[in-house]
Amino acid sequence: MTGRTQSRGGRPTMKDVAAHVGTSIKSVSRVLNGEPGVSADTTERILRAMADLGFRRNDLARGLRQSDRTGTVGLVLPQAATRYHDSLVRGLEEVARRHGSLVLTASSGTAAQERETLVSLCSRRVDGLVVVPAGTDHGFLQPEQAAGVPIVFVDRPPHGIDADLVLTDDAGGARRATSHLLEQGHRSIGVIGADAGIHTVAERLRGHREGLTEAGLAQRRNLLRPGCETAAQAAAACLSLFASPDPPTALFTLNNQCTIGAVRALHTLRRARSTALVGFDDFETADLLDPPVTVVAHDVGEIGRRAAALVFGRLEGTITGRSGSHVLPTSLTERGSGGIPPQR
Amino acid sequence: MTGRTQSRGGRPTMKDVAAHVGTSIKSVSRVLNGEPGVSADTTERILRAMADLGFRRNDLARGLRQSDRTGTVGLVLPQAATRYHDSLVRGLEEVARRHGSLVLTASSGTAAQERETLVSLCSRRVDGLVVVPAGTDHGFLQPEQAAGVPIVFVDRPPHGIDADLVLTDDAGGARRATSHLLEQGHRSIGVIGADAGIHTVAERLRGHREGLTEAGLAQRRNLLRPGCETAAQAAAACLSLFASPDPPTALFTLNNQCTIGAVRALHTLRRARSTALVGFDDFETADLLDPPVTVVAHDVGEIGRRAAALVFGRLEGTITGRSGSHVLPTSLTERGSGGIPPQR
DNA sequence: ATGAAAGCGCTAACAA
DNA sequence: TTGTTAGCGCTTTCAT
Repeated sequence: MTGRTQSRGGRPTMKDVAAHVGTSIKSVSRVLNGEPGVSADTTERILRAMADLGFRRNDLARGLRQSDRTGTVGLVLPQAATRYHDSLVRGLEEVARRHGSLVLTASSGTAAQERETLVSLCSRRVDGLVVVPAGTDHGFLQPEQAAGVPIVFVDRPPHGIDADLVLTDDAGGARRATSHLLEQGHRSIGVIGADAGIHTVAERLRGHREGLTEAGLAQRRNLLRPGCETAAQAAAACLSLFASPDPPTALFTLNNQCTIGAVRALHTLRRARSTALVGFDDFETADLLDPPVTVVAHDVGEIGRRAAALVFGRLEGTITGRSGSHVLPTSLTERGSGGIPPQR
Repeated sequence: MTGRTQSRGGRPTMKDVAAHVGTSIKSVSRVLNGEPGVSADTTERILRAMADLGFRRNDLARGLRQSDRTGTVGLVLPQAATRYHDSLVRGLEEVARRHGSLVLTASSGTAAQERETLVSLCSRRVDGLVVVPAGTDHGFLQPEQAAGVPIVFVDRPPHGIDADLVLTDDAGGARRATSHLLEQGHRSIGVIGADAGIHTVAERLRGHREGLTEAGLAQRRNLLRPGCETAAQAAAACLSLFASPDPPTALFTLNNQCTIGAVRALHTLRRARSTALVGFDDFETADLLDPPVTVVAHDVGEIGRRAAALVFGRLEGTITGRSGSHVLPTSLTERGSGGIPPQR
């Protein structure tokens, strides 16, 4: 007689614990949830049995019964952006932890993978969802929203669903970057960025155009290099810009991968010191490059905290009513590369 | 009459779908799981009802019944290391996706948070677990392991439990880095790293000592700067090394945060071009710094794939028997900073 | 202070 | 082809 009642290979259940102690399953439940009505002696023996058996409550079953909360929030990120989202994860976790919730991060990638991931998380009954959209339609999330799962989109607006939104002032930041370059006297600014179909990219391009217009200039198509998804593609785009008969005297790169690619190309061309550069998004070694890179920075951790605040606000009823958008500001961090004057 | 049977605020269940169609819940289940034995007509109507109602199967309940698999693998990372673990996540996900599993990433931080996170994931019945340990004791995971949850530790060995392990050849890489510097004629190598209590750090220090010993040198205490957890601390440590009466002619930094901090300090001291430097861990802009930074690199994606292979191998019974360790190789990526000769 | 019974949403086993 | 019953591990009544 070992006293072990648990089934083969499986894990001990409350029933096993109860049997082990010789009490009812309800007493075990009471101890587990800190409810009153169990004698000190019984409590003690139950706790001991749980430790001996290596009991761990099955939260799936628990959640099944008290069908309100699972204590988890899902975060879905497109693979591409992972690096940049470190701080976002941290910001979100910081708030979630205070609310006793666990953040489960999963990645999307393609639109299909995103949908699969989101549905999986919903099937696992996360209490809330924070999504950096990868796909183009999110209408399939309507049932969850209707069932009371708060969904917050970050970075770009969703389609097919009306939900809370945390954005960055992409256009404003881009306008600022552009003006900065124009102030140094540049009249020919090359732009390197990802696919213009992406909301952030479109907004940054729009801001850039606004900056040009303000100075009485027009956007020139041959200075535009969209569609760069990797640093390598950005580097190639940069080389092609300078291979043209009328190369730019300055560059504006629309995310940090593009910035890094451009710097790499400029080094190859030995033009790093003579070409002005402003990049959108800060990155860790921006101050160590030669010359140090001026960037449009934004507080990604704050985005995470705001998204979390929205999720838990809705969950706890502090926030009610229609969904809204929150736009967070950017700032220009001048480090040198943006201050280089035009050279012929 | 709207035809809606679902309970207030809750989500539609299979029962609701069945009622809506006027069939039994079992037929709904059959359609959902692609089992045969449902007429085309009924199938059609059930599918329509599911779409109309926005039905989503409750995987918690499903998992409760067929208590074998939940289709999820937990990944727990210490916050500090997030950046470096991008590729790890990707490697793991790549394999998991092929096995139809979703990777849920959560972060640890302190030992207490790590335990909480791990227990939470276990309570949610993940099928397997990949852990980059933060705490010092993992004996509390024994019940899960006994219940058949494969657990793989990455980067450093666990204590209090015997589990599969995927490591990097830290000592070998460090020895190689050290030899490289010695070959340039350096006899005084400053070492900047994180807390020596961390396994990887200890191993890298050991490898460094071996390299020195091989050349007939001894480790000098005053050249050692452990305990640097951030780039800023590493920078300060670097400054202190060069403020000593007998400064080193070369540096060996034990992770990329330390490398970045050291480069920053060397720039401040205008010593970047005259001090040899080899860093452990590669990082994105290493080739863009001045001079380009020589590093000990390793394939982090491969670590993720190996860990995943172990988890699914155990899960599917392809791998059986006692747990084992896997040590992955490193390589020296020479970019310039390591080739600088000693200067007086 | 303690327990028995019902039920959460689903699937497995067995009818019909 | 379809439905009925039982039960996964837990919590929630409601007794005792």
